[in-house]
Amino acid sequence: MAIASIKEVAQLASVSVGTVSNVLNRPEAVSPATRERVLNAMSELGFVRNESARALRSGRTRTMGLVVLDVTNPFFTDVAKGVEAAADASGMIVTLCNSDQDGPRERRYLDHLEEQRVQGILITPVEARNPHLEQIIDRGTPVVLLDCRTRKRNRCSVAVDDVLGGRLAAEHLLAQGHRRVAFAGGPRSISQVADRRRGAAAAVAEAGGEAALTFLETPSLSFTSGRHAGEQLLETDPARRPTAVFCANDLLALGLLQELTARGLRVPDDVALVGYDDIDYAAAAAVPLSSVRQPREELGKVAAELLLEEIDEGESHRHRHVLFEPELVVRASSARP
Amino acid sequence: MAIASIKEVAQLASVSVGTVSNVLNRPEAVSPATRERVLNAMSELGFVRNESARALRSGRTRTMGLVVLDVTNPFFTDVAKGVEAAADASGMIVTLCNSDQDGPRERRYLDHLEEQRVQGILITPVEARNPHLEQIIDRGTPVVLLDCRTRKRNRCSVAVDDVLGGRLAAEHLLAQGHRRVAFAGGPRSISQVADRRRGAAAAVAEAGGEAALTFLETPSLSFTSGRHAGEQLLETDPARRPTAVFCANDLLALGLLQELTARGLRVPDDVALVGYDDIDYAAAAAVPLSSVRQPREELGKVAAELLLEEIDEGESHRHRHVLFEPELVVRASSARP
DNA sequence: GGACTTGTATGAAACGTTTCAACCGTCTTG
DNA sequence: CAAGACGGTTGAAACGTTTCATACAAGTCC
Repeated sequence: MAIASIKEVAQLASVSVGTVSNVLNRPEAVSPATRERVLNAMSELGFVRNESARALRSGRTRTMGLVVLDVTNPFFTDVAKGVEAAADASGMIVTLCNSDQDGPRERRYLDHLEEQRVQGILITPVEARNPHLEQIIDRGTPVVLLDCRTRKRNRCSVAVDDVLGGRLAAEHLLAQGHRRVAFAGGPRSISQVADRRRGAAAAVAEAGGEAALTFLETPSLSFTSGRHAGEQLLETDPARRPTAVFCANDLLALGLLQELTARGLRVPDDVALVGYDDIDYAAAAAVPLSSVRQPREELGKVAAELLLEEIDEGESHRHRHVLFEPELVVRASSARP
Repeated sequence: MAIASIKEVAQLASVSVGTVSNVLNRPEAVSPATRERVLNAMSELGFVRNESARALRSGRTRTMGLVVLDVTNPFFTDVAKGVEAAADASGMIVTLCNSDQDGPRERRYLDHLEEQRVQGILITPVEARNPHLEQIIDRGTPVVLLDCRTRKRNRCSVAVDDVLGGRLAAEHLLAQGHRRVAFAGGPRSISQVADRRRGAAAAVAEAGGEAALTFLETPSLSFTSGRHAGEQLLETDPARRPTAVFCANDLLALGLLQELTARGLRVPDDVALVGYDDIDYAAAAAVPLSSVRQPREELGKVAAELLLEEIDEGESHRHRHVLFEPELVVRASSARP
């Protein structure tokens, strides 16, 4: 029942184990005749190389770990696709782990990855400060931070410029003639939310005049929160009500959209809307949603390339921080009234 | 730089390597005093167990592989969550692989998993007939088929009853008084599409009388296909036009919904709609969408449990095929006109 | 024909664990 | 007090590879 080992293959092909190993790793160094003999023996026995033994002896694996906050979130799955593409191109395999925003869970996965002796780790950490991750880096495993704005000395990072994203959205709404603009999102503690708001605020401030940005704080970035934000909006005096809302997230924007239309307000005529993330359903909404798109696959690809670079260069590697620019996609929800 | 080994820990704690190993694996078998001494040595040296060596010597890993068709698809990520929950509960780690519907890619991942000597594999195969997978089973790695209706002798499988799902949707529409019902979906070659249609057809046939099911064939299950199906529907003579449409998929239903409302038809008053999959956005649509929900997490959980069972029982294991029942979620889109 | 090279193949020593028979005190029991 | 049981520890042999120094044979060159 047990899978045949290199030894049995060697015996069947009447060569030494060293030769079998050579067929596996440096086929050009063995004569065509014996090579074929060995290959035949392998397929006859159904030989499958034992990666554990290989990793143990050679001291290196062909694996990198990717730890994301939520596999259910299209943002991360797209990032994962980019990572896989880059890893694939250099013969690496990606172990995808889902921390589910849970600290202990993240820790378990990190332990596992380190025990596996992965070549490197890509991670969007649950907490920015993570002593455990620090230890892993100290022990010599390269780590690249994904979508995390804290620029540390001892690791590379890639992220998208959320401040710029906020600015783009707000500038667009201002250009459409809106003066009373709202930013919806929360909680404030999420750095993405804070940054997007900050960018929007800066744009509004620069516009000068009577332009103003109000803040509709929400408890989360969910669809339901969007509906509540809609109710809140409807309660305000129509004369002072914002004519445009920039939402920290598409889900929020979709909830808001539904609440507004259900209550008889028209989008974009009464209220213009811009979301963030450009999820698939943004274009498919009742009123197609304008949104800020992040280069998700590209983000993953570059992160993986940075990691591969570090793995290659070892000690001599100089850490880098790459910041991507988001892009505004204009659709019906923010057309000029 | 290299991570400390058990040997160095043993030296620092002045015990034998055997004792260190015992601390790791059977802590109750070593006296509290030495145990503490070893533990201290470990943390002082930053010891991290080498999983390769462990796996090599002990002959077993603590890993199972999960190969899905598309990590971007919420169906599979929910299934993955269920798998992880079950694996977690018995101390297993899941390696998540994305075949992306690509045969060669799937094969690479399977090779990798087998080389890693995973304890078992959960897979939704790209092709039903897969000789490579067959070989893996023959060599002794347990495999459980996920969401795949072909019941083979040499492996367990779990799936959801699509015929029943189709029947539930159609029976609901018939109960609302509809007689001219349409099924939208395609291509026919997808077994899920064929099964759902079959179930709906059976229900309509049983209803008898003038009840009839027409077929709106679509080239794919996308949002855009839904819009085209809407156009098609609008072109038919209003007197003979179906008053209800059951879509093979929510995305399709959402496209259809948007096209119909854009052209002035009201849902559910003029046309009732039922989708399939109950994706997050179904409830969030302009008109909340009735849909057939599959027990996705449960599917993954049971699949993993079946696999764990087989790993446990070994030769004596009897393969089983579990079929789940889907559930209809009624919302506004199919309310009685 | 001796001294190199070149191309292949070999054998044994690692890699870091787990496992297990053996050992040594100390305690219990009849 | 002898015999056995028990709790704790040890040492060495595996596990299946890779790696490397070595060996051998066949050319090549002066």
